[in-house]
Amino acid sequence: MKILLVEDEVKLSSFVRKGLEGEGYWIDTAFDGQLGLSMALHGDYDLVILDVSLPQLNGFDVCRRLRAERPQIAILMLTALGGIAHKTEGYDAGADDYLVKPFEFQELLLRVRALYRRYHDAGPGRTLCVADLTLHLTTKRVTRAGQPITLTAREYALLEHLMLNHGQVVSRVDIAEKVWELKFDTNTNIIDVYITYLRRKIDKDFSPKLIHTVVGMGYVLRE
Amino acid sequence: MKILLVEDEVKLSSFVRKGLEGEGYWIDTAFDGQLGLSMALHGDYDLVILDVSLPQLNGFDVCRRLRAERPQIAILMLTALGGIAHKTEGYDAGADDYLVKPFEFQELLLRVRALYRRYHDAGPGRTLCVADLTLHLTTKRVTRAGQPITLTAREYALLEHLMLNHGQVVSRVDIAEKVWELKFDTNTNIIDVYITYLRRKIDKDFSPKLIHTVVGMGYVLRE
DNA sequence: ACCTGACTTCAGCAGTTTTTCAACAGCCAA
DNA sequence: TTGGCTGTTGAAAAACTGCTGAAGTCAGGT
Repeated sequence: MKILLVEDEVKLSSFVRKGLEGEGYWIDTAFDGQLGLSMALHGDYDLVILDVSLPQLNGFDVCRRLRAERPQIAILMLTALGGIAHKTEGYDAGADDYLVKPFEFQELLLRVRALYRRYHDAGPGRTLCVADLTLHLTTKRVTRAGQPITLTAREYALLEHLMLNHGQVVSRVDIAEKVWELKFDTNTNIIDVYITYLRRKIDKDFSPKLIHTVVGMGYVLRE
Repeated sequence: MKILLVEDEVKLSSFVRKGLEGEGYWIDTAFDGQLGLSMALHGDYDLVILDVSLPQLNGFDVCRRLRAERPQIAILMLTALGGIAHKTEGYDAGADDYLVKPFEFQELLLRVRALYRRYHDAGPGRTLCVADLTLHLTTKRVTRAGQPITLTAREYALLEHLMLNHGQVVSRVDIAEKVWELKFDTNTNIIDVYITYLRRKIDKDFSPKLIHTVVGMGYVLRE
């Protein structure tokens, strides 16, 4: 799990960094909001720990902009301000959790683990559901209407990506990047082919159909 | 959103119930762990708010068993025990969030909303509205008077641009640049054609008309 | 090392939808 | 009436998508 820590207090930053590294997490740090946002957008982080009061760009603004562009990154806000009003602003900006300074390191660790679990899963097993289609992130098992469905690695990766963004139109470029790690256009129709495969396994014998084409835009998974 | 509240203190239970009902949530209540678990397994709940100390079966056990059988239900634990050790047990049992008593109602509401968001929509979908016309930026869904409207990619791009500037006159040159990425005049009437298409889908069967021509200047979207 | 079967990728065609063009009709003001 | 602007329409062109068969790749078993 890759974590980005955006915190301008050097002492606290290094304390948190050491603690989390000791737990086996991979940490990068930024000391102002501008840099933090830019790193968060370009690096491939699972979690961003974000102080509210930052130079350049405050934590709420970073959070909002980050959330708008990277809905999948978990965001944990840190603040000295413990009032409900501030927490509300934090959650409204799209934070997933909120920790008031000063905090015990164990408390932070707890929340980091909980967020990790919520997003990636470990422990009890997070399941994504769309209609009667379910996908277990840990066991990588997929069922439709209770019947198990076997998918190949690519098929699974594609379906997982669609389910993580269910309801939203996912563009081919996005799929190419996230599922195939293609960074430029290779003039391939591999995505169409895999959509065909998924449809054959997931939609063919069931109803309603869940994979929809949005011509000129991409695909959506929804009822 | 359907919520199950499992709490044996009648006063607290009724306080939470009233508060959440006032916010538009649908609430059922149970007063012991056994009943709570059974209701959670058989009812179709999105969220279970679970006190830790319960008669019959304690909250941690309910949580573990519920998590094992209904991985997709969000679980929020309530407890009087604020220590780290207890929180850890809660999270390890599979809770998604943990709230220590006594708490302010606003705080609870905040967490309920955050959990709802986490489970139901990936990311904060911004919605643009003009009169009874709505456009969801993330899902790219458009409705007029509640009826879904299907648009092609170009039609959508044009409407999005108009809605982002609703109330303002948008010139053809501007549309050509932003929607078609034409940087010079190509002597085409493509914009007029697409305005016709949009009118056919958005204004034809509805009233009031929303797309207006401003002769010599461009188009406006407004009531 | 070789074989085998499963998975992945490529290339091309057919069918459909979208986009564009161009001609014409309508409106209004000079 | 004329000229400038806009609205509408049908048809052609272009783009997009679905699907298939074949080729390429890889890992595991023999």
